[in-house]
Amino acid sequence: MLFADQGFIKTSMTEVAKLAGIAGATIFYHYKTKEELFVAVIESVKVGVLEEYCANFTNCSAKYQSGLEMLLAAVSFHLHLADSKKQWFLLLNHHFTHELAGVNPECRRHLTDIYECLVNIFEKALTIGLEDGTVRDLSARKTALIILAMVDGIQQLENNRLYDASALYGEFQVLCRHMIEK
Amino acid sequence: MLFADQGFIKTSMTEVAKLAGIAGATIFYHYKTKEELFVAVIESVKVGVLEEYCANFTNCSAKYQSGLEMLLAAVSFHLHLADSKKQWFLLLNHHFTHELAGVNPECRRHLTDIYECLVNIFEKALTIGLEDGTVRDLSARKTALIILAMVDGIQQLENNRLYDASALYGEFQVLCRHMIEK
DNA sequence: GTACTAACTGACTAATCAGTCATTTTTTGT
DNA sequence: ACAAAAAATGACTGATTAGTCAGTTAGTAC
Repeated sequence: MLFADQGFIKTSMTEVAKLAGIAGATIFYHYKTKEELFVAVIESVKVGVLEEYCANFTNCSAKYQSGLEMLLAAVSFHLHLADSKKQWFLLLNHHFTHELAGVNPECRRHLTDIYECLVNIFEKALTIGLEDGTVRDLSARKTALIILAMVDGIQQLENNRLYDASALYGEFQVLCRHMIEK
Repeated sequence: MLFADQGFIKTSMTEVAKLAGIAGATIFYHYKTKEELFVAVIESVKVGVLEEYCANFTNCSAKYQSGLEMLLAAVSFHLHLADSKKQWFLLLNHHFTHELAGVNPECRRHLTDIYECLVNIFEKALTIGLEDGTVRDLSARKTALIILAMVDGIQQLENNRLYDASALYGEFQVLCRHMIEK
């Protein structure tokens, strides 16, 4: 999506329309304002992310040997998804997206839905790990948030193109393991 | 700075001029283009960041009991600085900044200077830690990059205003310690 | 075929903004 | 005091863009 590559402001509605193969004015028939279009795009990202995660992490406790392994799998999955769906996460990380979320409740809801989905998976894995004894004593919720932030950070580093973040995935997994393993 | 709060595109030169107490056209006497002004702002951030870090982390190996403690202090310092100089890091994390760095060598140099400064401090602390045996066996460079990305991630989480990241600082320190401690 | 609706469009408006320029004000050196 | 240089400015231009609107086309039901 253009919004992801160029940002909201730089992307003109005419440009979006052209890409969709319709006239510039037509887009305003489907979406009253530019902001409404943007929120719709965010919603589609939400649907995409939630689908991906639900498909891979619902009732899946059985799939993993331990909470620890489940957490590491979730981290790895997130990194992988962020690679294959760069645009989704580029869009989510744009400053504008969070700025809009501050004033547009619908946008804010989509964002929290996405983040909650991710945090909950990490948290669940940690909780399981606490029970099965593979994870050291820690606050599952807080640690889940920190891990989310960390993974986002790695992802950002990749987007910034100053360093080759994908070369760090392996080390990152190891560090994550040490971080939470009992 | 307005660029940090509103982003590059949303900020009009007239607006910047007004804030500086001068007429709209005057700014073009000092900076030929908007981009040139932006790069100058980035440079001032670089100077600020480098000053802060040099003041606190040059020839300081003696100050810390171990490489591990030095690394944790550096992490803590970065989080603290990102709090007190929010605008600097907001600006650095804007998508536009990195986009520009892709085509503007001067901008790119400022960014790499900043990142190298941070990575080098983490790397040095880790190297010391490897020598004094407080840090587990790992690649100092790669781990330094990962830690930088992690700290940036925490900072982003704070900027996003969905969660209270400052409540996580304590846990984060503990997790960092476990991550690298021997 | 006809009536009705939904989708679409080109031409337009009003506003914004980066950058120019001729001119004026301020500063500086002597 | 005065000339030259530096700094500042208001008025302007040309380009872009979100959003409007009156009218056209395409689809559907009967």
